[in-house]
Parts: sequence; C-alpha cells; structure tokens
Amino acid sequence: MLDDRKKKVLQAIVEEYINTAEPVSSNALTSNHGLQCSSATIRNEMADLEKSGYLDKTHTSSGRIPSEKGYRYYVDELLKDDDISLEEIKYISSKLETKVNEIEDLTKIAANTISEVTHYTTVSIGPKANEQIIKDIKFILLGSRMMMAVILTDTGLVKETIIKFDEDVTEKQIETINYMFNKKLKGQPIEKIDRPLEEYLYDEMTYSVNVIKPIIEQIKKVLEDEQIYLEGANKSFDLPEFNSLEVAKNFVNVLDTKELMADMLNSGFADDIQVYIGDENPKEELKDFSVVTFKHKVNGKDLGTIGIIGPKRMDYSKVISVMKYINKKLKEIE
Amino acid sequence: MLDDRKKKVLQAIVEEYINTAEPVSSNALTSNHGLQCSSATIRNEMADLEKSGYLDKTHTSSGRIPSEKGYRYYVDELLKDDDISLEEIKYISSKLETKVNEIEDLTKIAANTISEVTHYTTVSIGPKANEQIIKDIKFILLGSRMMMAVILTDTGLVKETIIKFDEDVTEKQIETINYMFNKKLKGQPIEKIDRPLEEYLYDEMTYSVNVIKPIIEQIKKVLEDEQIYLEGANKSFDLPEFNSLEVAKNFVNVLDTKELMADMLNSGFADDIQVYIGDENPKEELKDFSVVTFKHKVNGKDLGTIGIIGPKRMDYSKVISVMKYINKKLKEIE
DNA sequence: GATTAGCAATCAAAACAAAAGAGTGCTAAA
DNA sequence: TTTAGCACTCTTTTGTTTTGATTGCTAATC
Repeated sequence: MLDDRKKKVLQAIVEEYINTAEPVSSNALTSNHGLQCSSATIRNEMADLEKSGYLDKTHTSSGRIPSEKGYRYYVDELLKDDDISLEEIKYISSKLETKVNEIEDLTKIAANTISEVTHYTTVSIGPKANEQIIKDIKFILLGSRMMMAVILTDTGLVKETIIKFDEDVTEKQIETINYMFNKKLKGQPIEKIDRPLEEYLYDEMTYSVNVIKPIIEQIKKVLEDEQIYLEGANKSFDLPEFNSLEVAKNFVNVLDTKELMADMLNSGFADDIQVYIGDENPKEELKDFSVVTFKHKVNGKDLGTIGIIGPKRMDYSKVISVMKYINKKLKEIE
Repeated sequence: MLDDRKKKVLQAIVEEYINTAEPVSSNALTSNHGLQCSSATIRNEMADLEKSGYLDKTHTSSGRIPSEKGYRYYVDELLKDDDISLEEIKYISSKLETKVNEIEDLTKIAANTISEVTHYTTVSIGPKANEQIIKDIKFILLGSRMMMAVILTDTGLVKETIIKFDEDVTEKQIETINYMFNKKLKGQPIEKIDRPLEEYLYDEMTYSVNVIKPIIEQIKKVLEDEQIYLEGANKSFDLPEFNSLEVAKNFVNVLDTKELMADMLNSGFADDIQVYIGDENPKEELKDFSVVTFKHKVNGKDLGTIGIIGPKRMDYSKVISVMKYINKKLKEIE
C-alpha cells in the first residue's frame, strides 16, 4: 500500500514528533533520517501522505504531525519492539525479583517498574477473582461477634475479609460453617457463591440467617473489590502537551475516576498487549490520550491488568518493548 | 492589638478574597460588609494593616490580599467555627452511619465525606499500629509453606498478613508458635515485637530460624505499613489558583509523593485540629498551600489522620467547622 | 518521469504600541 | 477623624507590525 520511501517518511515523522512534540518540517527530515532526497521531494511525499490520511497539519504553513491513522500504521507496521537497553533489562529484572507474599503485589510492582522505565503514568488493577477456582476457605473466629474468612484460589490468590455479626457465634458453629462451605465450594469456580448456595446452606444448617447471610454477602463483596493503583501521575505533567490546562485538568479528572480506570483496564479481552490510540479508546474521556494495556495471565487466569496512559504522541516502541519484556519475565516467575 | 474596625476590615478582606480570589479593593468593602465609612477611610486602614504585615499588595495600584500573618490572625481570632448548614450535617451523619467491617475504613469514609462537603482534596492515613496494645494474635496455616497471621489490638484494629516459608511447616508447629507469641505478646504494646522477643523465641523454640524470622519480619512490616488515601484530587483543579501550571504541577507532585503526604499527616502532635498556612508547613514543598489536619483518636490511641490540602485562600471557616463536626461524630461512634 | 532549486504565499508567534480601567496615596476640605 | 477629589501607577486588553518558519507550486535539471 505505502511504498518504501513513504513508509520511511511516515516513520521518521512519527519518531521525530514523538521526540520533539513539534510539527515536523520537510527540512528536519533531510538531515538525519537516512532519506537520500531533498526537502522538496519530502514535501511531495508529505502531501501524498496527508492526502491518504496519515498526516495532519495544524495550519496551512505548518509542519506535519501524525494523524491517528498514522500512529496506527506506525504501531502495526513500523515500530521496533526490541527498543530496550541492557540497563533497562537489568533494572526490570532486579525489580521483579522482589519477593512478594501476595500475588497481587506482583502486578503493582510491575506497574511501578513500567512507570519508572517509560516515564509514563501507569494504572493497575488486581486479579479478577471470579475467574478462579476455590482451593480452600478458612474461617477464623476473632471475637464473639467477629470472624475472618480467608479464600484461597488455584492461582495462589488469597482474599481475606472481616465479618461482623449481630449475635454471638461459637467456635463450634464456625467449624460447621467451615466444613459446609468447603464441602460445597472447594474446587468450584468463585461464581458458585450465589443464590443456590445460600439456599442450600439455609436448608442444611440450623443457624440463623443472621450468621450465614453476612458471611456470604461479605465474601461476595471482597471478591468483587477492585482496587486501582496509580503510579507516576506526576510524570505526565512534564510532557509539553500537559502545558495546556485543558489537557492537564482532563487528565487529572480521568485518573480520579476509578470506575473509568477500571473499565479501561477491563475492556481489553485479548491475552496480549492492546493499544488504543485516541478515538480508538472505548471511553470518550480518553479520546485525547493513548492507552496501552496488557493482562498478566497464568493458565488463562487473570492475575491483574496494567495500563499505560499518556499522550497520543507516546513512545510506542519503548512502551511495547518494555511491556513485552515484563510480560515474558512475569510468565517466567510462575 | 488590632482595634475593632481594623479587625472588621481584615476579616472582610480575608472572606472576600476567599470567595473571589481577586485582590480586594477599598471600594468593594464599602458596599456590603457593614463598615460604616468611606473607601478613603478603608484605604487608610488598609495601609495600616499592610504596614503591620497583615495584608499584601500584588503591585502598587492593586487591591489587597491577606498575607500569611493575616490568614493566621483570621484563623486564630476571627473565624466562625459553626459554619455548617443543616443539609451538610444531615449528609455527614448519613455518610458516617455506613457500617464498616474494619475500623480503618471509618477514616477513609470520613476523608471522603470531608472532601465532598468542602470541595477540597483530602488525604488520609490509617491508624498507627505501634501505639496500640495487642489483644490477640492468630496464625492460620494456608498451605505447607504459607500461613496467615492476624493481629488484633485493643482499639479494634485488625491487621493481617501472609507469610511464606522456605521449608514445610506443620499444623503442630503453628500451634506452638501461636501459643508462644500470645504468651509473650498478649496485652503488650506492639513495639514489643523487637529484638529481645526474637531472641527469646529462638531460645524457647526448637524450630529453625527459617520459620520464626520471616514471621517476625513480616508482622513488623505489615504493622509499619502506611497506606495513603487520596480523595477528590481533581476538585482542586477547579480553583482559579490552579490555572497556573506551576501551581498545578507542584500540587500533583506533592500528592504523588507518598512519603511527603505521610510526613504531613504524621507531623501534627496534638489531638486537635491543626492548621498550617503556607510557610508554616513543616515541608518546603507545601509552602504554597494550606493544610488542615486532625487525628481521629479514641482513648489516646491514633485511629487515623485526615488532612485537607488546598490553596492558602482556603475556606477555613467551612473546613474547620466540618472537621469539628466530623470529629464529634466519630467520637460518638465509639 | 522523477527530483530539486527557487520563490511567492500563508500563518503563527513575537514584539511593540496605545488605550482603557481599576485602584491607590496624598492633599486639602469638612 | 473622616472624606471628596484627583494625579499617578500599573495591569489588562486590544490592535498593529514584524519576523520567521514552512509550505505549495513552477520551472529547471537529472
């Protein structure tokens, strides 16, 4: 579709613009981008690329900037996905070697590392519990009217929650409840904690609803809990596009809306790295930004999702290279 | 020190400036602030107040803005601390009635409520565990090399953590460890988890250091953990002072620095509400902002600290009134 | 036929200038 | 002691000009 020189010109413009944040002139490309032709020739190529929608102008006599179609072509066809230095590899490896006690922390550490290496803002969310299989449930009495439930899943996820009762509960009762819950749920996917289970337990047990109900409700609640973590929110403010108050304000608003962030991270279906450029974002509010996400999966089970959010003029090469490397490393860990 | 009319003029200027964010002119005060004199008289008073350091000018022919000394005088002597409407009282009460399973959540809810009512950004931090008395410790085996420790304190605080081992641990071992830890620590302040305890346990128990050491380390770690919560970061961006990129950037940077936020919240000693205006802040980075903090305490035990961070032109009356009311309500809860 | 030098045309950004307006400080009168 | 009056100061706004970067087109060149 695009001939060789046009590809080179487009790539040069995208990369130059990613570096400088200034519209790229025909002259700027003659010097150092390995294009063996004059600025006039490049101007002709640029005019063609603009006609086909890969480039935009900010005004009649300005240099060119990539359009979203241009970025998309760059991401699909032109970028290098090994744009990562030895130092970066070493740094990432050492960060991921941190011993974690809870599997959720791994995603957090990865998100933090990505933010540090790429200098972009990252957002992360923990594992989706409801895709997982219950390995064990433990109930521990913490007082006459308070207990803790601990749920272990096949992927090593541990979720715990405190449950309070309106009446006294005995150690004996907890034991029975423990037995019944495990009998019914061990080896089952988490979705099984639902209405039929509730009814079954009411039937099987002599205890009042006052005990069973809060347990089920609270367990459901904690399993649905989605904690969002933000890393390097301030980093974005050093980018020139954030000199526009409009953009900066919008950005803070977006980051502050937890539901939006959760939707953003949950919207990617695939196992692989997803790139959303501007309007490609499912969410209207993100249309001025680019988002790159990837899911950390083990045996098809979601162990958390990380998203990078930055300007459309994002360093896709670096971002994707780093994500690929982190993804590989995470897979190695378990 | 200040005569009556000067107080009135200062108060009017502070309140006017808090409302409008514009330098206040002598004319603006003649109309609606109950001052029975001409603008010329007010000009004279303003010149005096400026000479004594309560007011500043942005340039020779501009209106006046309060200096930090002016704000301080206002906060100490002039503000109303019952600046809270019936609707606000109702809203706060209803929010604080939310049933919480963990005592930490109460601080979070309070911080969220304050942010919603005042429209400022709030920061909160959970209870300081190390001031508390250990009521009970429970250890639960979650696998052959993994267990959970749950620590209960006298104030109702529950802290739990997962501990992983490099060797297999039996149910029997855990029982003994459970017994020993409780024997040694029940009724003791949390600081007792220290070197002497470690040595005692090594002596008393036949288990390898590989088991005792990770337990003590991990427990210490989780008790020191300070999670910072942010509410309404975006709200500040609607204020006119945040139209300056300099200020906005600074603000995001400050909020993003967790250690700074923790220091800020931990620096207040007193039980009561603390107001730091601009340079009064212990931290250099906060010198362009005002911070109002208060500790939620029960029986002298810290149950969390909340801070409001906003422009020096903060609505101190509203903020302090709301905080006082919330403080009272929290005390009622337990 | 593709490439390039040359140049007028375009437009943003910077620099400059002028006018308007808000507010003060001071003086002198009430 | 208070206030009316007014010159003076300084910011803000608005308009104009200049500068400079960059393009698109044309005609010459390879």
